[in-house]
Amino acid sequence: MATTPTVATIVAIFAVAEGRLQVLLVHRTGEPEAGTWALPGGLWDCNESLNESATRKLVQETGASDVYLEQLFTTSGVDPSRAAVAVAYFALVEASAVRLREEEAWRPAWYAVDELPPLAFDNNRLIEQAVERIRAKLDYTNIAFGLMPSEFTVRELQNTYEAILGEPLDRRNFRKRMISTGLIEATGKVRREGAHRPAELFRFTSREPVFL
Amino acid sequence: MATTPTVATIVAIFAVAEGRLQVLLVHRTGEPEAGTWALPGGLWDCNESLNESATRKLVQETGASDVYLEQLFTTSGVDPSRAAVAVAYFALVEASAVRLREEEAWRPAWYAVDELPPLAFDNNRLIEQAVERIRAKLDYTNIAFGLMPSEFTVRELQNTYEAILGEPLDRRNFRKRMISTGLIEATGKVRREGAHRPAELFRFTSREPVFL
DNA sequence: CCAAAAGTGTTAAAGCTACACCCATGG
DNA sequence: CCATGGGTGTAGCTTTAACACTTTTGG
Repeated sequence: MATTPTVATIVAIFAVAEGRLQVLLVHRTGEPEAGTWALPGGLWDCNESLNESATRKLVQETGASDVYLEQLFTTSGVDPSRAAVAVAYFALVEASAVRLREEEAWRPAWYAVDELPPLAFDNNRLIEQAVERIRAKLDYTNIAFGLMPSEFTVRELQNTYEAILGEPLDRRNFRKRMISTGLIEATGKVRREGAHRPAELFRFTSREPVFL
Repeated sequence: MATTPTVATIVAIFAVAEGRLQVLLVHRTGEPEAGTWALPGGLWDCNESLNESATRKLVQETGASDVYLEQLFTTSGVDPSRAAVAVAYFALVEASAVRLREEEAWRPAWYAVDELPPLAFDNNRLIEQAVERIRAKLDYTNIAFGLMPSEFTVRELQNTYEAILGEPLDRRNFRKRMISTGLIEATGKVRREGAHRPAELFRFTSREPVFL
């Protein structure tokens, strides 16, 4: 092995669309593992912090801002031909605010996390661990704010939770908990749509990470 | 900055002694920050995985085996003179099984986590975050097995918990929870000491990490 | 007036907290 | 027999889970 290691950042970018939790994949053009799907990432250029590097990757791919970004873990030896360290992150973005790059040769695309193709390196395992962490944190943090627009109905928020957890929740208990924890608050506005009672609009009381 | 980054591993090694949670510090002899206290660590030599590197550091300092070791996070730019990445770990060891290196110039020593001197780099913050994580995980994992001998009384285990949490716990509720979660089980043996009823000895049902 | 989604309260079960007395031993 | 720490059960409270009807609107 070389004695000058390379450092890369990898970002697993998640969004909820079509009622399912999806992750952004790109088609690798360079070696190694050219031709397979993988998580977006690249070499750290040493002129920015690791967090900045991950944020930059995220913005490049999605154009998203006001996003939840968290470090997952760091692995070594992903690439057997040289000494390498990969710092993995995950991010939660609002699907409707994303504009994928279309001009790129590596065609970014969303994949539902429960129907992934075999990915480069250990990216499948990485995504599994990220999903596990997101599910756990849904319970006791406001992590979901990254996935939602600034105003939303309780039903829309519940749909997001159900997509991530993969199981239905009770509407009454869900509303009660969300409001009583203080994570969300009513805006006073309503949204009329369709032939039924209008829904109240809510917002997160904080768009900074909060723990309960 | 240089374009060939260095990668270091840092290990915060914890033990409970004298009823308090302690962390192992070494006295830095080299630049930068020579003369200050810091967490043990060193450059990654690219011929082992990061986990192996951290484990090796741990064994060098303590001689401990059968230890709980977990990655905390990775930071960049700890050392302003060159591009650097530091991968931080924490470990929980049994105080009585540790033999500190005495011949070394940098004199390793235990410090109670609530009475730390100012440390090199951002080591104070790192330790704070490690302690936070350990406290949280005490509740829903068997993480404490790393701190205990293979057999112990319920009271000894409770003393360890109280040292980490920094608050007293109810004896009856503690015993009930520990046994009912299945994390510990009676060995059938007792320990006689002093003029009172002998204490039953317990062991962890698993010495691999378990989540509840 | 009908269909469709929004909004709301109560009850039972489980889990957690607080608390006081008897037990086994060594001296 | 006495001092010391070890071991045990219960009652109140809080939290969670399950569940059905009324409201508001558009067509």
